[in-house]
Amino acid sequence: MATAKSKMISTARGLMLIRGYNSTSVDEIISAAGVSKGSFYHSFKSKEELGAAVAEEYFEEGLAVMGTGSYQEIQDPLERALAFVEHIEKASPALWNHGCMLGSFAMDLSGTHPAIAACLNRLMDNLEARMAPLLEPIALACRCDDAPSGRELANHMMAVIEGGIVMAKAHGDPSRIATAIHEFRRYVKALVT
Amino acid sequence: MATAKSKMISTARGLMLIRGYNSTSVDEIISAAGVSKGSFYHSFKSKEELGAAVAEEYFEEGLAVMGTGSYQEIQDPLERALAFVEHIEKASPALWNHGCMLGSFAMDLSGTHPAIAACLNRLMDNLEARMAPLLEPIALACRCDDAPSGRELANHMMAVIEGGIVMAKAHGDPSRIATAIHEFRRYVKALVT
DNA sequence: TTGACTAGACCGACCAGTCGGTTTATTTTC
DNA sequence: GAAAATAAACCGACTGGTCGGTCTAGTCAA
Repeated sequence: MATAKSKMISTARGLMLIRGYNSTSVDEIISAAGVSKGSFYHSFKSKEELGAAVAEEYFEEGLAVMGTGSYQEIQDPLERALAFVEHIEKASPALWNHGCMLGSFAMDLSGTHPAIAACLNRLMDNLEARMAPLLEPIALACRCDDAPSGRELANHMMAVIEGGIVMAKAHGDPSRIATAIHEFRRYVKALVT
Repeated sequence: MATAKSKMISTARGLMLIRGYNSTSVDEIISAAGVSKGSFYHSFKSKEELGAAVAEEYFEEGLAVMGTGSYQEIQDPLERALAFVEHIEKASPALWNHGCMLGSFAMDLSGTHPAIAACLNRLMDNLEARMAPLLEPIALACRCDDAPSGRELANHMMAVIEGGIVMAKAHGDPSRIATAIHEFRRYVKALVT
């Protein structure tokens, strides 16, 4: 179903991922999507409402990629957890070559666009909650005192990814994202040995 | 020496740290600094040139804070390295309560403002090179194979901080920065035990 | 015929940057 | 050492253009 609304959302997603929210104008979006301004403001009450919809769609697609990896077939929970992190490291260039929409929106809009800020908060929490059980076996295998929880590991992994994206942009070198995740992998390996 | 130029730079630094580069207008800056538009474009050939100057000043101030901590008095290199990370964790709310200018600029401008992008690349490399020898003792004390270098630890610590800032903005909770650094501290402690 | 949807001209706020001109400080000349 | 000349700093109205959003006029399916 390529309705005008869904077309605007996916077009905006593509443009905003590369140029960011503020630098992507409504005119640009409707022109690329081949619809009119009236159509836009019939479907969305504001650019911000479109932004929230874009974040949602981006999140759903991210979930799909996260859930499709050979790591899932591994029986041993600890091995599966480690393979998951490796899977994300390998997939990172494709996933975040142009940055992460959620992180980019958070940096640019959390202080000025409350509706999008609330949306991001919810999506990030959701993602963290989904990753936590996957990483939990690492936390359980850690024998040191002051061991992190699965939830904390999930939260930190997300922080490392977002940080890797920032470093990638600062250096103009996308491989920095995989470097950051690789270092996270060193961390969890150190925890379980 | 409170020349008009230095006044504009520090005023812009304060405004841009909170609202970001793109959302801080030249009119806003000159109005807050109490100077005229003509004066602005006499001192800077463009807003971008001011942006680069702001990044430089922010970097210098960051260096100063990084270099003033009781960790420096510790004799044992490994203990000093660990105390340094703890020092940064403790100082993180004050340092990055409103975000990190370098990270914010990197996210927003690296693709569109080449002069600022080059400036960020240089400043980030500089910071990494200064932190690396401080963290080197941790790398040396690590007995596991595939041990990180001091430089890699420095790079990762910066990534973790920037990632913590993104998470803090996404959740509207500044304490997430300290949480991220705390997790990095768990990592280096795991490396040296 | 009614209501969802589309079209695109139009609006006012805003923005980076320009330009002609004034004021202030420094140097040169007699 | 005063006047003249030069240079640098500073001023703010103005310009051309962009942006998010509105409004009126239609189209089309039920």
